[in-house]
Amino acid sequence: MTPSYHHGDLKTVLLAYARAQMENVSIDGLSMREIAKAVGVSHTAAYRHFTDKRALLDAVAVQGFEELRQACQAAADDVAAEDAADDARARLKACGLAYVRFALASPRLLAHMFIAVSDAQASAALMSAGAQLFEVLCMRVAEGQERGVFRSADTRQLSHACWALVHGLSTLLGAGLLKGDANPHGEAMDSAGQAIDTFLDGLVDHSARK
Amino acid sequence: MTPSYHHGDLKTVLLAYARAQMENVSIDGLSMREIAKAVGVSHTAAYRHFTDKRALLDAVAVQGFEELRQACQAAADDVAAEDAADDARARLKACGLAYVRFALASPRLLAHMFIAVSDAQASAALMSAGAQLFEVLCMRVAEGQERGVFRSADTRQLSHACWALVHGLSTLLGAGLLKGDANPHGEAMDSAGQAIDTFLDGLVDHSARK
DNA sequence: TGTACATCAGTGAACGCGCGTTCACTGATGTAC
DNA sequence: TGTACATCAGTGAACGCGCGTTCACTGATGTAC
Repeated sequence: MTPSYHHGDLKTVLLAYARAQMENVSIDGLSMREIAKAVGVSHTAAYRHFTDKRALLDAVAVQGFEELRQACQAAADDVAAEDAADDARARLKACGLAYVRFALASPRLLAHMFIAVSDAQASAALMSAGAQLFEVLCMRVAEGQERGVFRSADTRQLSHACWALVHGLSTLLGAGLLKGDANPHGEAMDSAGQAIDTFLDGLVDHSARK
Repeated sequence: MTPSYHHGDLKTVLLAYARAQMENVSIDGLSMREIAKAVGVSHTAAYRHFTDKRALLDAVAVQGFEELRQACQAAADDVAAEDAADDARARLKACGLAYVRFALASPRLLAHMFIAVSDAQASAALMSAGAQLFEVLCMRVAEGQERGVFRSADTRQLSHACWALVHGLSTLLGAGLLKGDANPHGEAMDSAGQAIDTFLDGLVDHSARK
């Protein structure tokens, strides 16, 4: 792609820069003019691809949700699917850890995603991207229930609890708020793993225990 | 306090308006000029009480942390302190529910508080306010461990997990993301209660179980 | 109690700035014949 | 293959705006004697 009047890939490049800048600096202070300038294009060119600033920021959020969903899905799929009873548990845990990993890598993007999706007038695409993420978690919980590993309460209710734990861990770890104790640095994932295990101990079907 | 040249209580009023406006509208789009205007004062008067915009926003956050801490403390204290074994559990749960209640009443304030405190150059007052909130949770967990109700893992580590769950519930419920399923409206607190119970089932000392 | 004066808490004009968005435009690209 | 033309993806000047902050100021308050 030779440098030319027509950029050819501007939309992708704008999104990539917006995401990077949001992560490296801050969500506020990210302006259409700055993005365009950094990308080497006139400050109105972006309007050829996004109706307004909100559309661009929403697109970044949608992309984030999609990426996070894939990471969670892939992490769960990577856990060998033998018939061992604890398999479903391991898959759910892997899923949660992937979520936390994403948050540690991109804390501000995660924050932006949830601010965007919780806006009263969020776009359908955004809502759907968020819902699909939740579905991945939900399916893992359902799987565990089917195999009799998890208690048989309402699946979505249990999934909400899982999501909350993992999202809370992600937010707090991503914000650096769980440091300084037994967790000086780099041990964030370990800490998250322990928290998830504690929670999963509560999720198991106690009636089925020996 | 008669209306006069000297307002007498301007600092308090500025903070109150900033908090209300943040909650009702949004954190961005909250300007020093707007706050001053709404309070009926020249747009530079606020600088008599806050060195800059950041100082004002930080003060709002500190106030929020303080209020949340008191709510959690009070909720735990309200649970009768008999010697029943499950008392510590009930107190921790009450504490968590108070946190969620605060989040449902003031979701944007909560979001602002955590954005502010996780800033790399957050003020000492802010960091301390956040830390004190965590201590309230921590003490409940420690209490449960002393009484042999909770497992005896590292107290702060377990407290982190509690905080994460409750904070995640608060964020997701506050953002309205857990609606539309078995949770049409108004049942947010019930949902949070169930999630906390599930988690607490994992927190109990299984070795001590009969 | 009365007066002089320091301090405090406001005012309002002015600064410079970057922002989102519009508009008429122009150069590049692709397509129909 | 060559040409005419529609469409597409950029440009850059211009718009109006609200922002945070500064400054020299003034009116109100409190205190010492």
